[in-house]
Amino acid sequence: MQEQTDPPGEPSPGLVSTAIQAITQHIRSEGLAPGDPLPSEAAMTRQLNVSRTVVREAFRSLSAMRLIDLSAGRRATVAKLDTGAMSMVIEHGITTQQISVQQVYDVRRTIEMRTVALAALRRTDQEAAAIVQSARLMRENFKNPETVMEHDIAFHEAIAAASHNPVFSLIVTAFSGVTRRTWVIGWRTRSSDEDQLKMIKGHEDIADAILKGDPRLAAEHMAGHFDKSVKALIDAGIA
Amino acid sequence: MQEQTDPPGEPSPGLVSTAIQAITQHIRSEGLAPGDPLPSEAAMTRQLNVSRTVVREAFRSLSAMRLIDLSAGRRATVAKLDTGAMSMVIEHGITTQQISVQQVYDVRRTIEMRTVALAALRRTDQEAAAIVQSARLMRENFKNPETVMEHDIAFHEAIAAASHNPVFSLIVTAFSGVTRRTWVIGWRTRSSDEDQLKMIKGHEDIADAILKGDPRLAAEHMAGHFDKSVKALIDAGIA
DNA sequence: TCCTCAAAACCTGTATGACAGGTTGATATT
DNA sequence: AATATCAACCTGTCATACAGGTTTTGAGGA
Repeated sequence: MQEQTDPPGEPSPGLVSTAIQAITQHIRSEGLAPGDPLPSEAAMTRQLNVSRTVVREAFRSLSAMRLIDLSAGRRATVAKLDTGAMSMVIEHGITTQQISVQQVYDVRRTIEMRTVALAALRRTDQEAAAIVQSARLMRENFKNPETVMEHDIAFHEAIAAASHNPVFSLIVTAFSGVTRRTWVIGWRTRSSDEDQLKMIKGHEDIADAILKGDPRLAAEHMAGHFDKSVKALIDAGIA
Repeated sequence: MQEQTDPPGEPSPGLVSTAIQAITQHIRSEGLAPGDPLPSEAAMTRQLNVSRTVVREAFRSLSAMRLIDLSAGRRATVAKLDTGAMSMVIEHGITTQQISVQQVYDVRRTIEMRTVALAALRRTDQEAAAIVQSARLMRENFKNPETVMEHDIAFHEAIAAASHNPVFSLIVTAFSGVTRRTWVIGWRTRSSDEDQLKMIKGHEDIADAILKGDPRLAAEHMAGHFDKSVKALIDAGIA
């Protein structure tokens, strides 16, 4: 096969990259929305005049970035916005020591000062309830660090969701993986029950401010929360 | 082959995902740094007891996210932090209308208010020079929109770099693709030379503040810059 | 006519083998 | 000892095969 339809223009960055571009281009030009089906591998194979191997690797790559969803027997579909790829990139940066946990926290602080303010202004009653609920569950389970952590993460993600800007949600959620790996360290530096409950109180203050719709107060509490968290990490020797 | 070494624990999310995890796990457990080589496909094939097909698709996926670098004949290597995957995610969100340009600008504003302040505090002389240089090139080429845009983008990326937090750089750079697609729209709403030069002046003000090491002033100018940019986009009907 | 259900057609997941061409290191020649 | 050449290894791509899923279709029965 290979009847070379390629115009001898580019220095060919590999057939797979070309296929990836062709697929994303297809999504764009057809104006596909999440859930819409893509051409089958066989169709792509014919259209691009390459082997199924190449097309498959392209589909698989897009699936790894969560731009499309694959499932056996079914055609690939356009995916909803997902944080998968971003999380991987951040985690990669951390494990290869190209970025530090503290740097991530600085970015989180910057972003969440904003999400919390937006949440105070834009939250629906349901979103406010979810945020308050997460804070309450932190207190109720405060003897079980694992559970507290999960509600802590859910708390921050709920605030991001209430900002009504999915890009914020995307970024905040991408950082959750890092949080899962470092959270317990910060928790341990709060050795007494009193310290731990104080930290939970911080979350409740944030939730209250959002409930009251006071963006300035919410941002203030959030800043305090991050300052204490970062201090805890530094005390624990996380640079 | 397939001597099923798999313990019947998980519901098997597919061999490729497993392979991807094995590779990232390898990077983590071996403490690999950017540039370090990974096992060959053949080695991975033996270790995981799967076909080369599966291993290849895993490598290819990681390469698509720019976590590893592939090149013919050579073994795969751990990649430096790269914005490739994030850009793809953002672009996907835009083209599938899951996020709006304005939402991206709101995030950019939030982040760049911080990067510009950090840049004012932390920039090296060389970094300051690069920032000033970009602003100057905007003015010198102001008759050529394409060129102005590229220097504009370089300007913001240089500021992010001067923040000395690679996570900020990552995010700002990921947004550059969106900027490339919308920049000219904002430019056109500034119909007169005077308006266009005023916008360039805004960049010079930011550069000056960074040069002077005044974070508050720098942030103020950055806020003004974004407010005008967003207004221009809204005037042009970009919701 | 309409419903049910089973077979056919289509699709993806994985395995295998083959070969071209790039890269690297060892060997042999000078 | 420097260099040239070749062998071994590696990735890129292709072709084929088959095992399961999924959707479509159409035949037969209500």
